[in-house]
Amino acid sequence: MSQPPNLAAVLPAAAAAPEWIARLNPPQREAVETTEGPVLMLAGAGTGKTAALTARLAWLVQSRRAWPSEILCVTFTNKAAREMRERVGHLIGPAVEGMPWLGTFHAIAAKMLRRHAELVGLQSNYTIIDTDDQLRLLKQLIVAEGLDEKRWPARQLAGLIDRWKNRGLNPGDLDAVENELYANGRGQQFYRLYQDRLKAVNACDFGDLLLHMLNVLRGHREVLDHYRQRFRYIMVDEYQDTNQVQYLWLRLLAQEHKNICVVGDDDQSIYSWRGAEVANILKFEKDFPGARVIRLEQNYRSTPQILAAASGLIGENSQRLGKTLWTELNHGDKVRVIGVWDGPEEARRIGDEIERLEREGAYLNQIAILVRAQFQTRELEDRFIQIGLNYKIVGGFRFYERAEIRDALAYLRVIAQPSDDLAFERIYNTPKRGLGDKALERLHRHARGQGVPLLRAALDVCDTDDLPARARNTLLALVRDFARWRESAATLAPAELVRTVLDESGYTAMLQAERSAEAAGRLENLSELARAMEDYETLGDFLEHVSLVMDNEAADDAEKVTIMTIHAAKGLEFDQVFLPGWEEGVFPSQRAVDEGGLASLEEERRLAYVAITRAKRRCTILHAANRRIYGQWTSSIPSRFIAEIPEDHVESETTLSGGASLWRAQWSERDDPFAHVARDRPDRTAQRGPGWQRAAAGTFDTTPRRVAENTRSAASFAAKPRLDLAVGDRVFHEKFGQGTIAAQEGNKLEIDFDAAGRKRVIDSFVRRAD
DNA sequence: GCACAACTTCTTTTT
DNA sequence: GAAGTTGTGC
Repeated sequence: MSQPPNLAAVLPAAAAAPEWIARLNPPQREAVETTEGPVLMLAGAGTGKTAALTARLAWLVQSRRAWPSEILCVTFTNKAAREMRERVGHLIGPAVEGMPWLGTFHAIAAKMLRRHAELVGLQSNYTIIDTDDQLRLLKQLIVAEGLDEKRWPARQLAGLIDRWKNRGLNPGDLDAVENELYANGRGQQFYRLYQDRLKAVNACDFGDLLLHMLNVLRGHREVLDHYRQRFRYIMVDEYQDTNQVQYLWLRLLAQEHKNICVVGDDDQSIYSWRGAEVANILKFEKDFPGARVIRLEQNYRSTPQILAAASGLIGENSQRLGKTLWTELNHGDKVRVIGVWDGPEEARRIGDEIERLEREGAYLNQIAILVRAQFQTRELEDRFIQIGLNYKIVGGFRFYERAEIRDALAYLRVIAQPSDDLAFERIYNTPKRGLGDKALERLHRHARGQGVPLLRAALDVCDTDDLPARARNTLLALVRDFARWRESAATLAPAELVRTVLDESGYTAMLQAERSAEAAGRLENLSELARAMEDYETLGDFLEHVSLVMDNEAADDAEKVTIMTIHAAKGLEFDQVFLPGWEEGVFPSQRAVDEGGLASLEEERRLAYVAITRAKRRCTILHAANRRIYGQWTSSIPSRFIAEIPEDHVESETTLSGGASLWRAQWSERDDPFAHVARDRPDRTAQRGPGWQRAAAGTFDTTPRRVAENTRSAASFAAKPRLDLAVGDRVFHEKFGQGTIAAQEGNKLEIDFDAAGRKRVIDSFVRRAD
């Protein structure tokens, strides 16, 4: 809906404060009513900061201090933006529907940059590339410059560039130290190469959205002035998670009216790895002199037990502003800590608990399992499928990150933007058309020589005899296909277009030919994509949406348990929260302990704090003595965070009979296929007790024990044939099942498998069938 | 150019 | 344990 011509006409009289302000507690009300000047809202977990922020936004509009289009309101996630839009709508009706500047930093930056693209050397229809494209591009550059990709991984370079961008640094701004960080002093060179390449294909990455826009604001006074005047009020949610560029942005924009209100909680700063600087919130008062500081400390979410547990834990951190949360809620249950034998038992236990809760009448929607890292979801998922428990995994493999979806999008991107070389490369041989590296190399050479995009180069090369006739024909057909689809795009709805393209390109046929369950799923995803596209008028609209809003939250009202990472859970709440994997090495993560020093350990602790404070009524922490990590059994000790929760608010239990004293591993060689490894190395044997006692005593050795190492070195030994096998013997192979040996040559066997046919296999992968 | 098997490496966390 | 990379044989 477009903005109403006269706001006053559609809003109720603005005289008295509405009842939704009267309902707030005093500090909240103060935050809402202090509309002028800088405001810092320090809001602890569960203190109703979203309610305050929403009310403030609504009040600004309703009291006619500003038009919706004059308020810049930045949230951390798309979800939060959606929610706020909705809630403001509830308060003051549809007048806000036009709020154009409510969104994430990235979404807002992208929108601005469309208008000013030419100022940074882009066209306004630039593409936003994802990490996949980014890595491919960097890899190309690295290889082209003759660097060893193993020694200087693209990932590392991507990480560095990201960090620089988060800090607002352009290639020219790097100092010698930064420059040294990649390929012996070639950091700057590669950063610059990458930026040039992006411009050449009219694209930018996530970091660019903010950095380019910062460059525009810095370098073009008239643009800066325009936005400064426009944004009479600025509001920022999750301020503790803003990074340097975002900070610089805000500082520039807020200078005119100085009506900036930021909300945050230093104890919930968990994104420093993405460049977030807690310092931003700590120095707000310095940046904006005369700022009103308002503390929200009444917690409406959790029981006193949960609150006390979380507060005690976070109290171990040294770097914090400090605050005292309190609540009027009733006592509640202590935080439960459950020790189990291994990962699968942990999953089983959680499943059992949830089933019990369900029988007691709990809503599955009010139960969440929060994990430190994605890989932990797997065991839970396995178990829940087995017992038929409804669950959903939030985050994780996101819809738009699936290969088939990316392929489809790549087709669409080339149609929308023929100079999108990255997209073209992705699909020019998918489905297989017999075009390989050789042909691509030719195209690249021509493209570089002539300064044209690959698609154009393809057309040109087809006029020469640079390529074999076969490749030429396929290539020409592909180029023509794109020309045709491009024409259709003008008339066809996006959803229709994608169906046409998938059919005509042979992509659908490729999947149909595969006839596997997986392929069927992919086809299903592609129709889902087409369905999602029906909401968009133009291809451009859709592509913009996809690159900025990677989540595809299908409206699903079914009762489900939620599984997600703690990061993803920030800002959410649940009656029942399960926190598995509280072991040294998992949580806190090994990386954090090894690399980041105290700062990074404290961030882990804040993460633990966020996790516990998601719980409204009950919080259950679990830790396992043994877990498979990277496919290897590893034994571990309980997380130090468990010991840091004040004893009075915890009740512990272990499922091992005999309690904690029996925690020492009691493997037999039958249970433990790697026992011989330990036996051969006495030093390891000593380490095999997971150290429950050490943990209890508070002395932590934080290195998880590798129970087994070198388990698959067999194949790399000398190629002597195995004497226990001969032609005609029946054998078993993990992947191919039963078979008969047809030939033996050194350590290589040729085997006729009953199900899989004839294969060549290394003998160490095979055992005698009985 | 492609398919297949073996080998290597790896995991935080997200816009 | 999976995904990606390398090496080999058609």
